[in-house]
Amino acid sequence: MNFIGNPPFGESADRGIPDATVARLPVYLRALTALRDRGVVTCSSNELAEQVGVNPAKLRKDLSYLGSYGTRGVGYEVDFLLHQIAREIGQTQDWNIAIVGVGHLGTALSSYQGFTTRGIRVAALVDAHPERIGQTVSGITVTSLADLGATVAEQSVAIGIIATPGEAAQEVADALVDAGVTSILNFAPALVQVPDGVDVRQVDLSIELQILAYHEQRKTQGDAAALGRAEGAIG
Amino acid sequence: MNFIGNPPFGESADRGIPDATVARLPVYLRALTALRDRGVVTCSSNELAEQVGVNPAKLRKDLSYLGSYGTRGVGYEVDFLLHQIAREIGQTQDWNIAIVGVGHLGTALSSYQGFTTRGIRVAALVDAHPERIGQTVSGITVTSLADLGATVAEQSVAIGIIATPGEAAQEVADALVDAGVTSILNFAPALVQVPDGVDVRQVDLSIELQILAYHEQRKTQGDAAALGRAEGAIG
DNA sequence: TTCGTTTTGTTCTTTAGTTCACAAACTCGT
DNA sequence: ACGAGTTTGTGAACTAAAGAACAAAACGAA
Repeated sequence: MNFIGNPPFGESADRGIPDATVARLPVYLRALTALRDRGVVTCSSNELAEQVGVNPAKLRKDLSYLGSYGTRGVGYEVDFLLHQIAREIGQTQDWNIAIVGVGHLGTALSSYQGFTTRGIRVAALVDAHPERIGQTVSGITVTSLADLGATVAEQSVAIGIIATPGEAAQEVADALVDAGVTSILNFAPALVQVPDGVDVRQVDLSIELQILAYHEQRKTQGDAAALGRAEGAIG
Repeated sequence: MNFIGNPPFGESADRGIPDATVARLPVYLRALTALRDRGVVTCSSNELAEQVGVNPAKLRKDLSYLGSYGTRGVGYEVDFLLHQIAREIGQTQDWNIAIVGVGHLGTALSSYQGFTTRGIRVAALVDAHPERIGQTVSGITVTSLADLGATVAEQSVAIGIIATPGEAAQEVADALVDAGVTSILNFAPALVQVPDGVDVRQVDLSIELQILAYHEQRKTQGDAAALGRAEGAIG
């Protein structure tokens, strides 16, 4: 996994579901939702695995961590399995999130359709710039970073999103932690330090592109890159 | 790690640098750039590793795939190492990207500062909606999805970004592939099918949040989830 | 030069994750 | 009821990645 700083997740590893599996459960959930919406009642691990592009054995093993929810010779009941996964990843309750940084990205996130259908409610928009505070974006009034503690408490915010420039990321992370938020999704191109017990996931747009660029280069240049590397190692 | 459909990368795995390492190189690059900007000339694997939050041994091993660019007893010359990594991941040339879907997210991406400083140039904005075509966003005139082939050729687009709703993702991916694009970054909440030789990276905002929500749930509920799971397996 | 210190590069060990392969369990037709 | 055909759940083999540990190589001081 693109994955710097994402996988470990200290405490949960020692008794729960493997991190790699947890990362795939939401994908299964999406595929199952699509199947249900098409009226499909039952499906085999082969069908579902092909839908999401994974090995069927891996899918079955992933599901087996949740329990024995399939029927041999038949497959999985779509609606039932859907609820089991939803329960496991906490989608039976709504999660209130606060987006800090109401620039282009923050605005885009605030109106992202994918959230509402997945139990994620944008409960607060927060910014540090006086000219933005008080504005209404996507139907939500932007509040001040200084009031973050109160906002988090009032709105029962469980997850914070950092959508600021890199320079502000650490300051915002500190403010979120102070406010009692223990899960942070960081879109800023900066690594933030947080105390134990706080989970941070890093989504880095330019790094994703750089990874693609690496592979693109290898495709277009053929093995020139490998040759260059070999020479460099010798000289 | 987070990662459905991201790690494999068929062809490049069999002779090149491990995927996990490739995913970290851009992070090292960023840290080295920061060090250089602060005037740091040389640094040890320990210092750099702490900066980016990885194990020093892992960092050294990662760098060793590129060649022997350090000096024992001294460390790495920041500027030199920076150039070696930049060359390896293809940052010595500029990459032209096309963003398809000029909604909130596409607009946010088109003005994302992180791109320009990393050799990524937004060369084209493309949309299917007639009312958006011809508009100027972030200094770029939006062109029609129907003209994608010409746009890609004229602007030498190497990488395509899908920033449309999920429903349009496959259609856009097909159009990009038809236009000759072989690297795609997909922000739409949908899995797209592409022929061999085309790389797709999936960035899924709500899935990242769902993964956080899973861990958040386990923190707040204590071991209630584990108990529930055990009961379910028995009954 | 020679010794002591530092830090890399790399081998070895351990852990995590993936894939295979097959017995167990279910359905359906006869 | 029984056999043929499916499909799950999982032990075992395999692969990739992470981490520990240390020899080799550089530097600086005496």
